[in-house]
Amino acid sequence: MSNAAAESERTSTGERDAPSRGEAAPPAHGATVAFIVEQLREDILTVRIAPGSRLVEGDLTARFGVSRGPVREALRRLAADGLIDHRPNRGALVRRLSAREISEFFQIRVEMESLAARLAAESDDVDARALFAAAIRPILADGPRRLPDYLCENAAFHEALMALAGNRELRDLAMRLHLPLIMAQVADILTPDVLGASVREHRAIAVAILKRDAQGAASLMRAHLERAAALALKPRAAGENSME
Amino acid sequence: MSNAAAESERTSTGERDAPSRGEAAPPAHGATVAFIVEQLREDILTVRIAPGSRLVEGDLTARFGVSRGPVREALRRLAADGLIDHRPNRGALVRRLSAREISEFFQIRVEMESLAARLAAESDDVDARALFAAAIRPILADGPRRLPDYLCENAAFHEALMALAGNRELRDLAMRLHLPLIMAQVADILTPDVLGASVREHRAIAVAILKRDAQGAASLMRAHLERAAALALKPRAAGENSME
DNA sequence: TGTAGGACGATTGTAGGACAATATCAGAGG
DNA sequence: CCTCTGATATTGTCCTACAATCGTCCTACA
Repeated sequence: MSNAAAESERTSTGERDAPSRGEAAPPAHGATVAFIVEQLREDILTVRIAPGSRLVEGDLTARFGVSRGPVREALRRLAADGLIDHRPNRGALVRRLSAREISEFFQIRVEMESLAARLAAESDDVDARALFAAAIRPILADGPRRLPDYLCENAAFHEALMALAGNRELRDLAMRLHLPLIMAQVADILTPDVLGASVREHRAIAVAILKRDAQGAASLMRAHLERAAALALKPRAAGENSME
Repeated sequence: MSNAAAESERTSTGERDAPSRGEAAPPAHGATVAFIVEQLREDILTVRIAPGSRLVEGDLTARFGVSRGPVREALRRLAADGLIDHRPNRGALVRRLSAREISEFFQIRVEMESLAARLAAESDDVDARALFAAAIRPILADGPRRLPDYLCENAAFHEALMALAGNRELRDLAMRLHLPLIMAQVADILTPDVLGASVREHRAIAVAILKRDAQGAASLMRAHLERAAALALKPRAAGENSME
């Protein structure tokens, strides 16, 4: 903590942002909460803030130079998204997913994503199909990936898939399945060959979708995620941070 | 959670306006927000507050006799649950589900609930099975239902199902699918025969689960929800409050 | 008369300080 | 060594004030 400072003054009518460092000052009126949420989300998903850490309101007000109101609202929002745990009178902790939770999320995700794959394959929206094709172009490229590239591609793939599927609520709900969080917490198992295999599976799914093979797309997706689940759970089962 | 009463006055510095009517005073410290959320949720789900109504912070502070802080937090929470729409600088509206949204929710729900049915049927947890059997007993009874009874039974059925399925995250996620909200907004189509059919379907699903027939339970559930979706969407498509 | 622009009111967004309630932790006492 | 009690840290809530924004209405001008 203690990196406060950042904001010596931002008051009244004067300009309120001296982006100085670390944290750019929150943008104009009405976006403060969103800004804080975004910053914290970043920090959590990149594990800049470790799972299990406490998020103390006082520290955050100092860090962002805002009052407790927006901070509290931001925390509620993160809690609603499932990124933090909020215990009454005890504050917020960065969520740490147990093996059980990861397993449950994958179980759900299998269904949601294979539904999305089916819907995407069945879509008749030519524009959306074109966008999808464009969005997955990077995935079709061969060659090895670095981890950040892969994470980015992966997110883009799922995003494009959801867009083509055309079910907005499904997209929103899928966000709550914490794929990025899981990724961050099991990043250690993402070895180059695992990445390669995953990319190839994505490619196969994409092809099936473009061929309008709903059945194939759905089952490829199912297989893909079941494999991913097995991977994500294997090392944890053999004893690291699955205590509690 | 002892309810209400308990607190006629709680400030040492002086009584705070004694709202005393309509709403019982919020319970002890730390539960104010939860109390407000619960009240409003009730009001929304029973359509005491019509979909599309504005929820003005000032009105709510007056109604509940609390300050804007808890009210705002309660609104955020309802927004996170999807019960209200929150537009920046413009306040909150009670959410009105469009036909499209209802359709999308059902599409998702089909997958989630049939997954749950499958998991429930496959469960080996004897205690949980016993609890399930007990919970669905009312559903096995014959005879016609009144609407409120049905709604209650229905909620209990889905709850018991989720409990037996044993995937907590699935349970949480299913809550976000707004079944009660949908029910409330299409209550007009729940005629006695529709209710009867629905109860019979529930019964069939329950039997399949108790017989450990995963395949059957899942497909019965799928059929059940697809039928429900068709029903929920039929009258709206033909023009009532689907405008805007 | 019709429209553009500005004044005004209503409401939300945020600040900041105050206090009560609760959890946590450490030290005193058995 | 264990238990109880106090100090401390943190959250939950209230309050007041003000800035920013949205909507509306009203007026001025073409």
